[in-house]
Amino acid sequence: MPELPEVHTVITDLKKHLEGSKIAKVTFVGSYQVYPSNNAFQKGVQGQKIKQIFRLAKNIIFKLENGNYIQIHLAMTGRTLIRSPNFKRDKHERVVFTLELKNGKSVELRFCDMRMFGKVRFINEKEFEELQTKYGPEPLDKNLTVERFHKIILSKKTNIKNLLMDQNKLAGMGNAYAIDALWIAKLHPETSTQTISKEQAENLLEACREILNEGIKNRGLTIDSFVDAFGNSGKQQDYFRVYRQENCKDCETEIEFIKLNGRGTFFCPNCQIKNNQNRLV
DNA sequence: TGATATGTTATCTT
DNA sequence: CAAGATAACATATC
Repeated sequence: MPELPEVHTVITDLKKHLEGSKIAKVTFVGSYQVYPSNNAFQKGVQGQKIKQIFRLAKNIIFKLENGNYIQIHLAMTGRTLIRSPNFKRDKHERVVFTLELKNGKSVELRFCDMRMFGKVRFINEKEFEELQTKYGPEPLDKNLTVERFHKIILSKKTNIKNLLMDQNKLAGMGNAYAIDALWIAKLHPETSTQTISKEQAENLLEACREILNEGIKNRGLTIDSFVDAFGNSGKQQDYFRVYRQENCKDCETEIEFIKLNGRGTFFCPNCQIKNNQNRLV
């Protein structure tokens, strides 16, 4: 379930080790298909240098020498592993990049994906620009003001948790971090966006920043599938306030679990109340 | 055995 | 028609 901190963590590793390397060869495992076609992908990327590696929302982007891009989305179970070519084969390998490092050594970048919801795509400048326009600003963007964040919240009639996870409105947050941000901001996940005040928006933006930065510091959340580029687990699962917790860290009230927009949602019924509800305790 | 997990997108509904 | 809600996707794990 890679969200912004997990993708950030992987990219830190990829950037450090693979920037400036040359893609010698790409192979596809089994009948795995990439965009626009396996053939075009190989033609477009083989022989190219990876000029830059960066993150766009939850996408990993490689900028190539020829001005085109590789877009990798991990979706839920995607992994990008840096391995020595003779390292034992990884489970669920879908695409294998053989890379020539600047020091002449050869390594593999293995895109693995158990459930195959992830994506590997070869896109041109125009497609990259189109991709960029799909995403809202990120909570960590220092240029995102409270005023703009409040406007974004009001721009969709839904519950606040759903809004936090809407990549078109706000990029980077997924289920787990949205759940914890709402606990920090003391907002019930079902709170209508239309009732959020400017002050609440300010608290929520601060909460989003706090939990995302914490996730980055802890190198991501590992429940079952996310690992960094070397196969190591993250530690953020040990620090969540309500996500997958039993009791509230503040008041010890039993955490409630509901399905909201089809996603598992945890919250403290005592600390997190809707704007039109009165506190019971 | 079947319910569960989640990001994105296609499809359905209001 | 548009906005918002929901189903579908694939599969290991409990």
